[in-house]
Amino acid sequence: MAEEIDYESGIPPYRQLAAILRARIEAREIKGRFPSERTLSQEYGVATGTVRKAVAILRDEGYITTAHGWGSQVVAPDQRGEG
Amino acid sequence: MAEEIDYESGIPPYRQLAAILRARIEAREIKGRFPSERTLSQEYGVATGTVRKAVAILRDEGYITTAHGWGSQVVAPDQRGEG
DNA sequence: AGACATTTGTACGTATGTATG
DNA sequence: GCATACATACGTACAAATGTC
Repeated sequence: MAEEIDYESGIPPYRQLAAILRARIEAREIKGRFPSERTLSQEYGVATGTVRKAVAILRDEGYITTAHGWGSQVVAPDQRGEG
Repeated sequence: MAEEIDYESGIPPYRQLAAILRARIEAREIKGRFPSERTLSQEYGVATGTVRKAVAILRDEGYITTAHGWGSQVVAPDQRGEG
């Protein structure tokens, strides 16, 4: 059961989504290839713009790398500092 | 003469396109290999993203199957419930 | 084995309209 | 008015799979 966005919390959905995905990466629940923007949009019921913002945060934090025309790849824990 | 997208109707173009294509399939006007996204995009004057959404609906409904690098195939009527 | 065209998959950037806070 | 988010749409670029030559 995946966590969901809480619209009552006051925290912007894109930040919540980033936090959820970050947790899933650190829990090794997501590894290797990262879900596509479309998939995440449908799974969490948010717009693509929101997903892109969340993904941008994780990319900025070094959790994933993104390649145009391919998608995103989860960076191995030992490649980013042994989370 | 193919139906066209009505931008005044209030119904999203991708849903209209899905409905048009669904009708063409059920009328046996389209069978075998399904037109490519590019073809449909040009034929109906919509963007590829719009076509992809419409095609995704038909795939979800079981009207067609899609293969990467090949295209889509119309599912035979007797394979989906004798429409 | 290699080159090429076709087609889908994914992402990027941008834009419009609506709704909410 | 402004910021945020949703929903939709446009066009473009690159990646990957398939089929053909």
